[in-house]
Amino acid sequence: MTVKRTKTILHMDGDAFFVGVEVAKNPKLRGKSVVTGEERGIVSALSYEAKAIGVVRGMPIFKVKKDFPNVIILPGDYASYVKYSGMMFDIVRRYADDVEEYSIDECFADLTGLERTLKMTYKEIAERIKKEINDELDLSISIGLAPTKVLAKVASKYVKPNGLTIIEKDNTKEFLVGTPIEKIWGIGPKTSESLKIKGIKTAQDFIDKDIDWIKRNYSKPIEVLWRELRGEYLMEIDPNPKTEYSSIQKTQSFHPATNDKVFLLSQLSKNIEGACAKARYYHLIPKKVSFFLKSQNFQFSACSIKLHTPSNSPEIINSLVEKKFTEVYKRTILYRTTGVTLEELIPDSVAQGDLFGSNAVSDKFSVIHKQIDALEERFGKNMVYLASSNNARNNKKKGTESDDLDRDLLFL
DNA sequence: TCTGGGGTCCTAGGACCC
DNA sequence: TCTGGGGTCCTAGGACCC
Repeated sequence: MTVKRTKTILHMDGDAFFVGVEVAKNPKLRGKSVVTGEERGIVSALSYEAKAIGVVRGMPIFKVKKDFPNVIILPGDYASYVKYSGMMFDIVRRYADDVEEYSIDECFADLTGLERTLKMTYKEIAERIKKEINDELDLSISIGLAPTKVLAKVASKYVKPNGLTIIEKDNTKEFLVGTPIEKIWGIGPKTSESLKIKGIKTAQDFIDKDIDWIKRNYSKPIEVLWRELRGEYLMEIDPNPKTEYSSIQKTQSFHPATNDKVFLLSQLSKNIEGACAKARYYHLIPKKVSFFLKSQNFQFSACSIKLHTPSNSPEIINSLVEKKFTEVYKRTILYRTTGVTLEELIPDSVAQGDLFGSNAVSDKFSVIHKQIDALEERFGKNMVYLASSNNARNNKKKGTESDDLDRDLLFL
């Protein structure tokens, strides 16, 4: 049995990242109550000043305007966020080789051993990273150092904003007694409810249970969390950048909820168009498609379809979805959201390869879409769309639609 | 928080095989 | 013949994340 040396894992987390970038772009905003998300109609990110006066994530923009007239409301600028994100991670890479970009404003890095090669303590390395991001990018971040990823996440959240927290193997208790179990990365609402019923309220309560009890009551991922919280390094840093999607999804909610079949189908059609456009942009073709309806009460009903011949033409997918629609639709239910997911994506070069084996993979539509995509590249998006989506497009609220590919915004 | 959009991963259970 | 044990593969759906 090999004894693994204790690791030092860094977790870096942007402070109110989207707003932070807006302030970096325009320093006049510093110290003010600022939110982003105007284009979406709900607050995506908010400055600490906005938070202090009572604005919360997800709050409708109209409510912000009404109740907090002094708050500055900005549309999201995803391109800038991506740019700053990359520059932030590059600064971390000045010190660490193994950096995992976990999300737009978060990364993990393995600092193990750098103490010696850089002749600095781990704390000094973290301080340097913080200072350089501060000085060069005008951004504030929080850092956690710990022997595992899960503990590093606890640490980076422990002091925020602009925090630096170090958790060591023998002082975890200090940090875990005060951490509610639902705050642990990987423990969601379902698991935390189940744990609470069993009397477990804090992360410390959780790791005080013995392993057999955990195994008896929970699944593998929960066991991994238990071990990581006890300082056992299991979740590895994965420095490989995500190259490809394994699924592409488009969903859209609407108000009021409805059981109008034609409307729902047109919503689906619009989502299919969007998802297919994204797939074509990344040269991917799905072998499977699933779609769902979400009811007013947030009940899902879904259906998935295996594509005999993979295709990213919306016409093809549309007609398949239409055929299956009645399997998920009930006249008596009012729906609030429709969505479609393209799954089992393969590069279109591979799909083209299949062409020679069996019957035609590329349908007559794929040629047309190539040309439309090229046109839209020159003259702008949403120039051309399917008649079947028309209903959905005319019904959309004015001016809410922005660049499709740039709209994968998160809450931060 | 009467709740937005886009992802990933795991698991239970059925189908099928020997 | 009336029934054992074990394996793989696939799928739907749950749970979680930012």
